Amino acid sequence: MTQLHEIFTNFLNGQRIFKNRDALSISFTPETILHREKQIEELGKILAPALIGCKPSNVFIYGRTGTGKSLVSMYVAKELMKVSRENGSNVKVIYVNCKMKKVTDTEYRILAYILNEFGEKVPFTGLPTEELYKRVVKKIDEKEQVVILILDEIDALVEKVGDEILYNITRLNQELKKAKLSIIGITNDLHFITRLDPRIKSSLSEEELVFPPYNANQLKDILEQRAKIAFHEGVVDKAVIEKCAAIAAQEHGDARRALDLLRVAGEIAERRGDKKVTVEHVDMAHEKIERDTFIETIKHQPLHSQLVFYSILELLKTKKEVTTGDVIDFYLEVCKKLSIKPVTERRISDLIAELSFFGFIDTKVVSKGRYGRTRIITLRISKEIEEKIYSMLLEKFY
DNA sequence: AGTCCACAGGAAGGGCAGGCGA
DNA sequence: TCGCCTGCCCTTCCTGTGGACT
Repeated sequence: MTQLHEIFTNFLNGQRIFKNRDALSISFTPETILHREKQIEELGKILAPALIGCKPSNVFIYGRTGTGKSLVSMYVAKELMKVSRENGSNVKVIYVNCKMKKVTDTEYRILAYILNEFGEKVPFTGLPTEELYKRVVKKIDEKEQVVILILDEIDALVEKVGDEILYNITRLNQELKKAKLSIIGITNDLHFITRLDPRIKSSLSEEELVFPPYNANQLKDILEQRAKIAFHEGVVDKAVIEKCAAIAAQEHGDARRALDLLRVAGEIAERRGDKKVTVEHVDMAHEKIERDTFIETIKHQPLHSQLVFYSILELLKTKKEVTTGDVIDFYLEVCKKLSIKPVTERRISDLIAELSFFGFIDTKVVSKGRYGRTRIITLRISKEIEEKIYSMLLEKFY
């Protein structure tokens, strides 16, 4: 009874922390977008011809995650539609995030999604893809209008289904009589465009926009702007914002990361019933986010990767560093005990490299002369994360 | 100077589950 | 429903290599 009472009182106290938590989520569009004035202006200039019924150039936007690409495109698109409605021109914007599993991750699904945006339902499967293209053309060409198709995370789509789809989509324009179609492609893979077929490349990237990472000061401004909406007054210290900005700036100026940090810090404060968000909460949030991503990553690794990592953890309990050979021996023992068919040494070598890539371990290739060449493996994660993962794996295997 | 260890890591391809599209 | 395709995990076979030892 008293326990529940405490939970509820803490919650009510917590209410004094967040005013509007959504302001810290990625889908939130603030009234003014900071430090992207140049990009907004450029994109605006590129898309403006749509207002007089001309086809704007296709645009290719790239920049790392959390640099405001989607936010700016959506913002400009919304404003464009608003003005178009005011002056009676016909502009329609369709936003497609190509990474949505089971929704927009194949050619067929994307076309079905676009048709759906036009209010036409098509079966999940069954129709020839060619038929969907025909229907899309028919739908767009129904009236005189300019359709702007935003393909977010376009690299994920091409990775999955090949670049043929982009060729097909850019080609649609030639079949339109009344309407016009422009494409905005967004990617955070900076080398994506160089890998494309030259004919697609030239038609898709008539214009290019680059979104540089935010620096610590810019992140600070963004956080301050959002914090004002998200938190009650006086709840968040300046130092808190600065810390979030500094951490995110170190990690490639990712604004999403910065906002996540601030949100989680606020949630921790809320849950503990504290009245203010402090720098300690940010530290805890940083730790929590890191821990969660590490644990999620290892959970989704294949069985043998987990076994290899378990072997490394077990060996490092008694040694400061281990070599590939040590890991292989221990791993084989574990497999024998659990009656699991082991993978080859070659495969283990790759698994170790993967674990290093994910940031679980550090590896260094060293030569021991007569005693061969090997990788020296040390742990990169904190003691706390190590314990969590260790007990998780232990529970799984025994 | 040459040898040789204990691997690193590239290339090619097998096999299987599950998804896709007609 | 069913054949085909894809992605993932893995194997096989292989060449490369830094430096202690002879």
